[in-house]
Amino acid sequence: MSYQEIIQGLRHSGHRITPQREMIIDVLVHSERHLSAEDIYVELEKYTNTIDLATVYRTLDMLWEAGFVSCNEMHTGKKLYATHKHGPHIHLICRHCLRVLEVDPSILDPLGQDVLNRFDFKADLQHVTIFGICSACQALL
Amino acid sequence: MSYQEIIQGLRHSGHRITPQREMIIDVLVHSERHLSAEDIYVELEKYTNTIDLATVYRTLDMLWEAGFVSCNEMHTGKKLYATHKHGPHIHLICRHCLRVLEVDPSILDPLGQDVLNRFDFKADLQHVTIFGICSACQALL
DNA sequence: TTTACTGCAAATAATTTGCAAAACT
DNA sequence: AGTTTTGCAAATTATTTGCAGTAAA
Repeated sequence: MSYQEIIQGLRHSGHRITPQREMIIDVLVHSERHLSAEDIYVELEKYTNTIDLATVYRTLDMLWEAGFVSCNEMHTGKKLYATHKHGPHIHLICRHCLRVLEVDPSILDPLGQDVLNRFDFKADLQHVTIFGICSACQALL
Repeated sequence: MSYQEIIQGLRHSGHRITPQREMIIDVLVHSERHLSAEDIYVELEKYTNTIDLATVYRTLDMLWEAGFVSCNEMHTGKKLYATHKHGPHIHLICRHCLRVLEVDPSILDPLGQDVLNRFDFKADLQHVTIFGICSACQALL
């Protein structure tokens, strides 16, 4: 989903477009990584001082609820957000070393279909998080 | 996984068995629901005053890392823990109304095999969380 | 008897909230 | 004009940590 598509989508769903929201979406769309509210705030501070951390939180929450970004909680106590633009993937997180492996999510397609058929539930399968033990840590244990 | 199996497993992996740990495991094993650290603390307070919230946190973290319980973050800002005893399932969480639907996880079996083959990653598929939009909220939006 | 675990209290870290002012539509 | 959204500051909530004492193995 591109910057323009998100802006259009927000307009369409009756949300207002503010400079703050534009900046936050811009940072998200151009990031290679998943970002926390703090990450985005720090990034924007470099260029402007006209944004507040609370606004970043409120905007991210709104974007997530409206389906424009995904949110992952990686057992670090903070939420990480990303747009869907840089390709969907599964996060495999090792519960021992906490390292994250990113994996192609096509294997989840049947699951998406299944819950749609059975429960009429539209799953976001862009960024799913799954815990487990990685290869290296299995050797240690 | 039963109470006894967890206790044995902990012994086997060199962890000490303390009354506090026994009580926490007992509460987890006998619960129908997923519990937060606070939930467990409150439950134990009814019967004893010899347990500290910090101990509950430390024990849950240890149990999770060692693979005896699963941990889910349901976008509520708190972590919820459960043993595997009352049957594995997928949490489908509606990002609009935040209601949780529990679904049979057998559809994830191929995924577990796949990541094991390709990355030697042992996934915990007992309690996976997936966000999306539920049937009722789709109608509203 | 060694080392892990606990309680206590204080600290931290992430996120939320109330409210008046500002700014979208 | 009317309603959202923002900034600010303070509050809240969940979780973590240091340390000295206690108790498993």
